Amino acid sequence: MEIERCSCTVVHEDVIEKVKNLMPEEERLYDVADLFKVLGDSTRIKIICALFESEMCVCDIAALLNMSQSAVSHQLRVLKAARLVKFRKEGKVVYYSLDDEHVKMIFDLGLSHIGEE
Amino acid sequence: MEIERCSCTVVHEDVIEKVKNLMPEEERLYDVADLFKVLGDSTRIKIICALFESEMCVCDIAALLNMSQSAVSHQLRVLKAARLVKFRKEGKVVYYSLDDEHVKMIFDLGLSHIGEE
DNA sequence: CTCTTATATGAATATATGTTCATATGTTCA
DNA sequence: TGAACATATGAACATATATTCATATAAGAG
Repeated sequence: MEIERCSCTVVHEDVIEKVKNLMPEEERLYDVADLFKVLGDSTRIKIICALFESEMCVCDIAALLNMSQSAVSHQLRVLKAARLVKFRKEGKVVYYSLDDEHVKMIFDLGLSHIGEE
Repeated sequence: MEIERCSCTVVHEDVIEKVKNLMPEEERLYDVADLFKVLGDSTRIKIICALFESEMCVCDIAALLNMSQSAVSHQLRVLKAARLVKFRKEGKVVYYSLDDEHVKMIFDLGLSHIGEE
């Protein structure tokens, strides 16, 4: 499905050309958006935020957030797919922890942004 | 609607209590998630990424992204609500630019995360 | 082996959200 | 004033997604 071009006449062709050349590859932009999409859910943000402090098993997270085990497990799957968390098994229990150095910084910058009232 | 607590017995009460005390207020977590939700859309990421390079009018952005003026305008509204972009009017034309120092850093950290293959 | 328990997962459902379409608003220019 | 145009916006629609429910998997205990 091809979308036709905006019909405006004030298009600044030079600016568009310049910006087009400077922007990252489209695929990378999709990947970045997907990363933020993962961070853009309150349940997942809570999980990440909890894991800043300590590794936790699924049950602990469910209890902490007052959510069902299933819901937590589904979200951990998403976080795992985004390579944001890792896990280790100890018998039946699975302990999750953060798998990234950037997330804490990203989170803190996010807090900074909303903090400046 | 109250969700009942996870029935697991291996809950590490001490860990949960500790983490609960260390976590930011719930409202702030919702706000952070909302911020990342705004960043978690490829159209909006593209707009932000374009504005890193230059201020642009709505028509320019629409032409650059090959999207309808309406769709771009709707997304600019979301970005504006999140205080990520600002605008200045010059006659009929509205020029948008970034309204935050953190976004560039957040974006770059996001790129770093997906970059480490 | 069988029961219990911790976790994972598939399907269904309800809700959120991005784009389109039609139209409104506001500005310039004749 | 009226036409042309850049932008904004509301409603509708289609799609994405988070949670629930039921159930599967896997590991330890008896």
